[in-house]
Amino acid sequence: MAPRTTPSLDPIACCPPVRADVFDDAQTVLLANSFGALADPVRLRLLNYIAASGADEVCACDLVEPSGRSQPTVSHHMRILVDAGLVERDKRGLWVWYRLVPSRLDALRSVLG
Amino acid sequence: MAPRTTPSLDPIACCPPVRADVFDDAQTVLLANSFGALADPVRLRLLNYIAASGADEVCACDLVEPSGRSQPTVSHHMRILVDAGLVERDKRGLWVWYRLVPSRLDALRSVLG
DNA sequence: TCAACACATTGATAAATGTCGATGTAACTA
DNA sequence: TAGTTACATCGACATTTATCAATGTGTTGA
Repeated sequence: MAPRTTPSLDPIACCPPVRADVFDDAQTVLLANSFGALADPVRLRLLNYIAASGADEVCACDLVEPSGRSQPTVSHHMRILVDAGLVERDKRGLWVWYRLVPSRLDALRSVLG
Repeated sequence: MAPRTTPSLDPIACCPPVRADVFDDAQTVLLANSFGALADPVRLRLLNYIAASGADEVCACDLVEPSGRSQPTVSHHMRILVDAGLVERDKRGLWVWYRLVPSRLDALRSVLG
């Protein structure tokens, strides 16, 4: 016997999380990639460190020590964050400065609500 | 010469994303794990499918075909979503019903803003 | 009691990921 | 021009992950 299958739509249902509309394939892969950028403790700490700095830019040289990882590893993680569009990189002279991209973070947030 | 290091805090700075307060280690690992549950296209589709169904519960038997994956693979992904606390499992008779956990999704959302 | 069904678990495998030491590259400085 | 510095890239390795076929488990109904 078949189960009571997916109940009929409630036309008044309001704003269920993870979006009521259906994602297309490209959108889904892109979103998964963005969340993947957040799916590592080191990267979350890096993002959090930038956000908590109170500044809108943080020098790469200030990220290595608090992350507890080697310089190449931090560079690797920052590249993933930049590629995901969550962070912008700005090289000035010898130093690289990173800043958050609030619009991208907002976009991800809106997917969850 | 040292770079102009992280600028001084702006006391009026309002609501930077990724939380202005600093995460502790356990919190960070937990968050990374939760985002990891969202970091796969198949799982995003599964979540999206439940959300877009308009119902608050969806039968596991209705998830296999639209996911394009085998039954064991869907079971595996749903387990990851349940373990992350994003979805609740309810077995009734032969069938398993899944529903979203909005509070957990809200919690993740709040981390991004 | 037993067959059928829905879902979970296991075992295996290929692919992706995090990590670091070594090295490369570009920019400043003397 | 040569040396130094900041960051990126490479190569290697161990770990994790996604996937499916085969099998296990528990529930229903005859």
